[in-house]
Amino acid sequence: MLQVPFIRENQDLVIARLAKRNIDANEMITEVIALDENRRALQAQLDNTLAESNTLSKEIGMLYKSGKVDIANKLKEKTATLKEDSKQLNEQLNSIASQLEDLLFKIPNVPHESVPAGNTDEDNEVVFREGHIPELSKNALPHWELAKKYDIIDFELGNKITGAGFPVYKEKGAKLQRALIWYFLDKNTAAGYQEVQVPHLVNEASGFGTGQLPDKEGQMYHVTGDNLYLIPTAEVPATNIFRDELLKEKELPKALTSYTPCFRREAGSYGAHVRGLNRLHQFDKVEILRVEHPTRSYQALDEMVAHVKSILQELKLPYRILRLCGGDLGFTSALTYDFEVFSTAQDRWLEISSVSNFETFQANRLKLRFKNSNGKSEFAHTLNGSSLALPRVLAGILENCQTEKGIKIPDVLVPYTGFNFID
RNA sequence: GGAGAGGUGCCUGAGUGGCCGAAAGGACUUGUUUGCUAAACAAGCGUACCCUAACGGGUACCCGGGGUUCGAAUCCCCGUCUCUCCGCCA
Repeated sequence: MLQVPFIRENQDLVIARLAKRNIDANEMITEVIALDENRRALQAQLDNTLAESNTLSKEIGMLYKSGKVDIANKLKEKTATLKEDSKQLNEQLNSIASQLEDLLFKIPNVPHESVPAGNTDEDNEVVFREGHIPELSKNALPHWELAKKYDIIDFELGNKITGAGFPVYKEKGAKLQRALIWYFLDKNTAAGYQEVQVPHLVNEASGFGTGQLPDKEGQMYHVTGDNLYLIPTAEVPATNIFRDELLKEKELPKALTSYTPCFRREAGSYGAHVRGLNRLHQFDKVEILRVEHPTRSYQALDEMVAHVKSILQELKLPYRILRLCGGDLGFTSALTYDFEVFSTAQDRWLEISSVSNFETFQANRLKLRFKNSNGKSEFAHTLNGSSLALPRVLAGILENCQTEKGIKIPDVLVPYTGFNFID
């Protein structure tokens, strides 16, 4: 959620930047400002009315004590009018405030100046590319065939137990996945991220805090019996650790890492692009997350990007980094870098990480603040990224590391798997 | 699932209708002092919104929402969350 004072003072900039998302925000911004002015006027009126009523009440109390009941009773008549007035003002104020809020919920974050304008993923900007794309033999298989060949992931079994998009990992498939999680967590911990285990179900307030609610409940599984939501990413519970916090400046930055399963309904297409591990309803992910001082958050974003790079370098997977264009940018993000690994057998890039700076957009919803050196409270910046999403890394390893003899496990993982080959 | 208790500021915790934005202690900040660590003493110390150039002032907030009352942290109703005991269970 954008901050109203910021909108007020940077009207043109907000509109120009939102245009990068192909949004004409002119009307909305004008309305925000009008509603806000209205709100403030009503607030002032209400405050004055209440102030008067408070003064009278005190007088009445004194009069009763000194036995001057007649005068007190007369004053009471006045308070009745004030009460009626304040009730009306309050209703108006609430109505305006909720209109303003509803409108603010609909406005996405203001893109960073470096965000390219654009509509679709074709307009994303490739900013970095590294790693060797192997030349595979004619017999090379896509990962779902390999999974079957080596019997390490069983999609049909998942269909039986739950439904499409819930695979069963078996034997070396399960072990490789566990190895990856362990390796990622070690790597993140070594880089200063504190490991946390968080709930996999969250309440409404948490879903709201990170921006999934109220508008995007469709992407989450809803446990209606208890009104809880299965998390679509660790970002939700982990960021909400800081909801309603007023930190000290020196407590910043906070850096966390968390492994969780992620649940996404993503009702949508079926077919080649979502085959195998490409898109699942349940998958594992290790997340990194930071709460930063506003002056440092873009440096932090760079550090997070560098960190994810180092993981992919160690895994020796071919990957590229994209700066997302306005049209592809998530609702809550100001700047996002996507990491994609090349899926050789499918001949396409698969997103495996998304690293974003949300600036104060989430913090405003979360009421996540810190006290600055002037003693004023200020919203902190939140950032997060995947390090990494497991299934597509797995797909990348299976496809890129396939040989005649089997799948060669990246060296860095061997201490974790205990085996070199899946065969 | 059954029964009960309770949600007060960063924390502990007092407060049962006006003198309460809220005692006291701790934590924290600043200052004084003692050779350091530390202790003692003194002062300060909630959040949000509104008005003001500023000094300052106003309003709201004691889990949330409604009600009673001239006046509510305090009384009433609904919701919600937490805790304890019993049952069940990893």
